[in-house]
Amino acid sequence: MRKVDPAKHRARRQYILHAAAQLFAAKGFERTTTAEICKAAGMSSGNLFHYFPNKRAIFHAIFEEDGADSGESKAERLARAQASDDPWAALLEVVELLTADAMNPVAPPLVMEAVVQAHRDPELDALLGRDNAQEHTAVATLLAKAAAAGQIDPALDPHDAATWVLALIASLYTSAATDPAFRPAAQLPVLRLILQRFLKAPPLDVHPPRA
Amino acid sequence: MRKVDPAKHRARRQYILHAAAQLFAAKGFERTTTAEICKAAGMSSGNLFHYFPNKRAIFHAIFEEDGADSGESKAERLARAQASDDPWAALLEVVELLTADAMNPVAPPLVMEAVVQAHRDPELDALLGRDNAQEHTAVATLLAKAAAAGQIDPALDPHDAATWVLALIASLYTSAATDPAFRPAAQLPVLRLILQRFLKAPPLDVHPPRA
DNA sequence: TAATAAACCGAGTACGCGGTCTATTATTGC
DNA sequence: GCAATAATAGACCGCGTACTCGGTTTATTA
Repeated sequence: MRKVDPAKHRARRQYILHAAAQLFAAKGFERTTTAEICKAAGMSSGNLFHYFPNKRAIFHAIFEEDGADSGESKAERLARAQASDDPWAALLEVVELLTADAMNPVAPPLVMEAVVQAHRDPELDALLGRDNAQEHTAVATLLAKAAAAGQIDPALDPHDAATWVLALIASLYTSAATDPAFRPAAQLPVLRLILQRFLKAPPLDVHPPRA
Repeated sequence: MRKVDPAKHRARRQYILHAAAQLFAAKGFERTTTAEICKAAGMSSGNLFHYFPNKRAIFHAIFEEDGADSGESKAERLARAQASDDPWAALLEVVELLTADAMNPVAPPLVMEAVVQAHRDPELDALLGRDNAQEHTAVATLLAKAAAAGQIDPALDPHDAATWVLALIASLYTSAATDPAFRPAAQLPVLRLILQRFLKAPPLDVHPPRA
């Protein structure tokens, strides 16, 4: 008899996913052929489909891993942040957590492709939707707590504000994917500035002096 | 002899583009077949390719029209805004101009698809890049003028700030395309609020009172 | 009204693609 | 070392697709 070594199996899958992710990021899902994935992974088509049932499953698998290895998972970190007693500081940590991937050059185009694909792929849509809902509730509860603690403008609707906080974070990815001159790392301080001014704005007169 | 009537020809092209745009928005470029476009436009494939050399040209043509009819073109309105002597008001008008399309349900997914396609389509990339550069310079010059007029925070770099203003506007499209609960029209005031607080922030202490 | 070309049709085609099948080799347990 | 099975290979296939081509109809104009 021979038994499958799960570690070896997973490692091989990861290797394929790594190769496929580059291609999907560069060329998109439909225009990346399974033959190209085979070549990039250095294997035959027979072997590729030994590890994944079909092309779409390869794409899904890229987004299924939550960083289960390498310490805390994203979900865990989000949950822990929500329990913090300094909501504003926790919010900044969440922002850092969610913006970290933007520095990886393949992530922005890959994320955009996923969003577009999710339109006609209910399974992927559910997958991304779950992630997004998690992030949204985390940010929204933090905003509510921060408002209660007097750390941010209490007039803001936590739900809407959370939507825009996440939208701003998403802009980091879309801008990076769209504009080659856009350097996410360099723009992070601007993002934080916008968030601070948006959320912490005191209830002052909004009209500055005219010239 | 028979001569081609340019008006008829253009109208027929527009009709095809309208039908194709719906499909491209709903299913994306690659997953929309020319046969589907034919059916939606009520014509044969032979006739479809009488009006467009290939499928990609159809997609391009959707974004090539600047609203040349129906009054002022977008480029003209942008240019006129830049010359305004009330930069802040002009900026708000530009925001309105650039956000108007977001209310059209097909525009957000279509724009996203175009951005993704532009990655591997240099021609489309150049087309969208031109548009974006126009918008960017318009916003950047307005920001510079507004700063000089004391209407906004003069410490902001006009280039970076313009990038983020456009990113926020783009968020309206991406959010609308991603989140079915997101209603662009309802979120426009929030967008304006963020812009106002971001740009007009007075040089005050950023830390509100702690609880 | 005849000539001419645009507008239109739809069967046909070539080809690239995702996925399968059979065969061979490596690796494990007994 | 002998099953038994995982891992790998690569030729193969059927389908869907963008696009073509020969032909017919419709409109314009001289």
